[in-house]
Amino acid sequence: MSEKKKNTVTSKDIARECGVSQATVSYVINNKAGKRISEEKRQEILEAARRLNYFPNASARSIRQQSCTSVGLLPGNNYTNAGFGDTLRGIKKHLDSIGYTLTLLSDDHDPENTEILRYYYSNIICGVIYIAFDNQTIDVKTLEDNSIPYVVISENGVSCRGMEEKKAFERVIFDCVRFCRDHQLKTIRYFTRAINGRFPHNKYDLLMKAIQEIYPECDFKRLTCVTTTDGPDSEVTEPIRRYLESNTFDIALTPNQRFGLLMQRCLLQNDFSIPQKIKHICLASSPALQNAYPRISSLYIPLFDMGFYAAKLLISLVNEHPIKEQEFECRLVHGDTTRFS
Amino acid sequence: MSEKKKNTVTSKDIARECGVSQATVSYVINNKAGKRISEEKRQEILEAARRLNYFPNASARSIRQQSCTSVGLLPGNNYTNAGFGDTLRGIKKHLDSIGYTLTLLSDDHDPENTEILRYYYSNIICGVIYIAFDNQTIDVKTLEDNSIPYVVISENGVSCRGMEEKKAFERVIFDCVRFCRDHQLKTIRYFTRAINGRFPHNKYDLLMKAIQEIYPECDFKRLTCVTTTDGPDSEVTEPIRRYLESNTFDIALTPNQRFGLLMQRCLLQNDFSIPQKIKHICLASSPALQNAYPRISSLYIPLFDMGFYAAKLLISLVNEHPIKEQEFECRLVHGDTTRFS
DNA sequence: CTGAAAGCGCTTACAG
DNA sequence: CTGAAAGCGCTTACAG
Repeated sequence: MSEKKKNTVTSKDIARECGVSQATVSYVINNKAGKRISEEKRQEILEAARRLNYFPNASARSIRQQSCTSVGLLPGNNYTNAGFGDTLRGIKKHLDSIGYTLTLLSDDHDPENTEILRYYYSNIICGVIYIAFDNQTIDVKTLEDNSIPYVVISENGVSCRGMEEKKAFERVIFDCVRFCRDHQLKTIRYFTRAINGRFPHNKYDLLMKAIQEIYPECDFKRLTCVTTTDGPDSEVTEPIRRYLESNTFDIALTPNQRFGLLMQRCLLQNDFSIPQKIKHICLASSPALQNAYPRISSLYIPLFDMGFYAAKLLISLVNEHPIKEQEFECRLVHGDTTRFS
Repeated sequence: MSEKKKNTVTSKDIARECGVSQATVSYVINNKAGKRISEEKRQEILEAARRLNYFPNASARSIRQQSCTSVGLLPGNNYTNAGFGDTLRGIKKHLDSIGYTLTLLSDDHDPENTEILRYYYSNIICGVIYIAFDNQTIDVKTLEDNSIPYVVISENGVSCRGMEEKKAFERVIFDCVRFCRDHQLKTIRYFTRAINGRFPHNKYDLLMKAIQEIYPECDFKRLTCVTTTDGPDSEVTEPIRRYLESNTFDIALTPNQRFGLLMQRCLLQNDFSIPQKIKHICLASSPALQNAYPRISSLYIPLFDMGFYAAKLLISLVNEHPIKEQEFECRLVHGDTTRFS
């Protein structure tokens, strides 16, 4: 199963090589203060370590220190449509700076979170970072029952247990509705999907809230495509197409990259003109939306910063030295699909 | 820095609870053969382990067994445009099945591979999986010098040290050129970029090879956009636009998602018609290309299978029980941009 | 059939 | 100023 690694050099080897004890090697390698080892020995030890490629065995250190220096990451299914890379870079940047490691967990359906429990209690990870864009629901009950530290990154910002829900996304949704109001876009259609009869996110609720507060006189409707997991595009495009045959409206709102692109397909097939007669904002963040033609108006989300802070927050929870909360701001980025002339 | 974990239950606790020795607990937990422990005791131990949430400490086990059960992953910058999620799922599927863990490494510029060396010699990882789509160059010299097992996943398939270069991508490029030939697409333009004067991939070479072999009479040219890292879209679109003003041709080829989408923008702005007068194949795999309108003809790459096999191959290298080579097939997927009527 | 003991590589309190 | 020794949690060869 798991084989021996060849030529492992240990602190004992360095100690023998330099004629000192293992303790001294440990002190030097870890730059332990207050040990006053002769500068000459110190250099000799560092030199030997470099020459022999000595790195302290992480498991041995972890076992001895009763510590755990890896963080679990649950990426959701956000690889493609949410600047996943930026988020990851933010997370890694902080973890690297404190010598922590990032362990990838599975997103496969696992309602009991058995994988997380196993990783946590085996001391492989000390906590979990969830990426939950597209207002994916995540089930943190098991984590809370087991007091496993976790943080959640979403469009709303970064939050953890006991923290007030963040609202960056809610604010930008308000901006979108305000945009509609200010430009007399009166009939608004939100296209979303129900998968196995359930709605996979709550963007609709936020929209409703924003509309009731600042644009109650508009004509707003949600249109639902009934989809199956990994179903074909036509599950989405057919209902939209049929709706467009006998209806028109001022602006379409879509919840994610896939919907945004497919909606554009239907709109353009129906009536190709720029500026589009029917406007469109995709309530998601993704480079593809900005690269498409016409450029699809969508959102900017500060993913790198959110990743960085999420890592920091999680470690602070693990160490029980809480850091202060941080707010993030999303932004409506106008492409071609909200242009008027 | 790293805090104690509370309430850690160890095999000693289980042993005390059940009135047996640690050895017996270990035998039962690991289902050690040939130990003939009374069924009653075995059940009692398993029950206690479950009740107390006992999981063997992974570090202790690793140190004792001189083993390392995590694999490093270098994702390249393939989060957005290459079905990264599928590849990852394939990798995880195999690793999960053998109890290995996946550790995420950084893609930040690190020419000496110091991070990999440190992770490897600290016994955090036993090998490395590279994801190198878009024919990204990777530098494996340090790994080879240090005999660190690694495998590389690219459009061509999965390969490792000493393995003949795979050619799945080369074959599909031939298919593309054959398509051009069979449909009398005579003037072919390949649009790519040079970043800081260097070409980031070798798709051009493969194209040249295919053209020389099966379609030498065509009129083929590479057009280069000079770009900077993270430069604006106009670095790409402006040269293309200018070229389109005074030139026409039969088919455009583009190397990746971003180029594919930006090329479409230029083509459509120039002359919106379906079928397009100028055809287009994007030599990449990405859901966004298939969701865009018009659907962009592009490639299918069996990413899940490739990830799965890559994990299997890497572990086989680590354990020095090589498994046999496996070929993969890519496929040209026709969207709207290669339609004729 | 089961347990006492050694030992993996490391760090650290303690002795000198 | 430096080293011998204990001990982290586990597995396994060996003794009974």
